[in-house]
Amino acid sequence: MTTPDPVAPPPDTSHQELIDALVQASFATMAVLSRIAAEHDLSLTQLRVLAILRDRRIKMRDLAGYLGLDKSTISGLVDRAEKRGLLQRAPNPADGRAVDVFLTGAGVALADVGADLVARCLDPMTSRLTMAESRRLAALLARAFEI
Amino acid sequence: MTTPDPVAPPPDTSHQELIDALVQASFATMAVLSRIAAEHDLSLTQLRVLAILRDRRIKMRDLAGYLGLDKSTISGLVDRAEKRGLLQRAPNPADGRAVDVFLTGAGVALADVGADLVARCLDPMTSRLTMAESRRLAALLARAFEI
DNA sequence: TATTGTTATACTCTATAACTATA
DNA sequence: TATAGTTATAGAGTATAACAATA
Repeated sequence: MTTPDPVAPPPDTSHQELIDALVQASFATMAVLSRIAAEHDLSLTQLRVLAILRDRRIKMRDLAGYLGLDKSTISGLVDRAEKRGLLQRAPNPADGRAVDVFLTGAGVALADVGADLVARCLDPMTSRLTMAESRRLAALLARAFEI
Repeated sequence: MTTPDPVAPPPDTSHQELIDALVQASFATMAVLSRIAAEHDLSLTQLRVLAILRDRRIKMRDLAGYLGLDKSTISGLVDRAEKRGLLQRAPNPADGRAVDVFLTGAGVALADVGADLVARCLDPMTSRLTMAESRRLAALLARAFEI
């Protein structure tokens, strides 16, 4: 098998060190977020919903877009969160087919607690860096991920 | 409400920019990994199992430890992967209670494909950086997360 | 016709509790 | 007694397909 692969070239392995670090750091970050969510009887997805709706009123369809999930999944997520009193549905005034979702007071309060906890629980990681390093890391991540 | 909170001090907000970047980059990375897994009819957890077992034969209990999941969850995960022919169980020679798990040939092959795909699919992010920046980002992540 | 959302269905993921077998 | 693993159970997350209402 000395002929080159005609379909796809071999992957560039020069960034392998970064890829491993990104994957490991991401899993560690997700573990922190999942633990915070679980401590408040939320799934990671529900915590994301709170974060997304924290300062927005959006359509179900757009919530599905932000989360990258099917609309039927959103119906279930919103059902459960609504039953818990964290958010509400309301008809979209401009489109008779669409349904808006937005946080209740309790939802906003929980979203605030969550954001605060995320900052606290990631502090062991962030505080290992100087402020200059912290800014540099944030800038590199922003450039790599175009955020 | 001018009295300070007696329970916990307010979180240090100086690293907020980094926290936001970390969370967003982590979700983006997880989305890539989830898509790769889904394209091969794997869950993200199953893809992690393949990566963990790629060069190891370990006990069920240790697999639970790596994944941070309950042992009963591992039983189900291993059941399904075993049924698909990706891994095997075998008695642990040193402990009559323990069960080892290890990849089959098909499991190793799929783990290799997965690792290759992860590198390819994160290439849009990594290739936005110079090699010097890539090394610097990897080093900063490694230091923050102690990996 | 296309889009938005819901519902029914099926499967996976996950934890808790109860159990067996071994240390 | 403590540990390793399985099973039963229950609930959440997820997608697909079929459907109703609106654009």
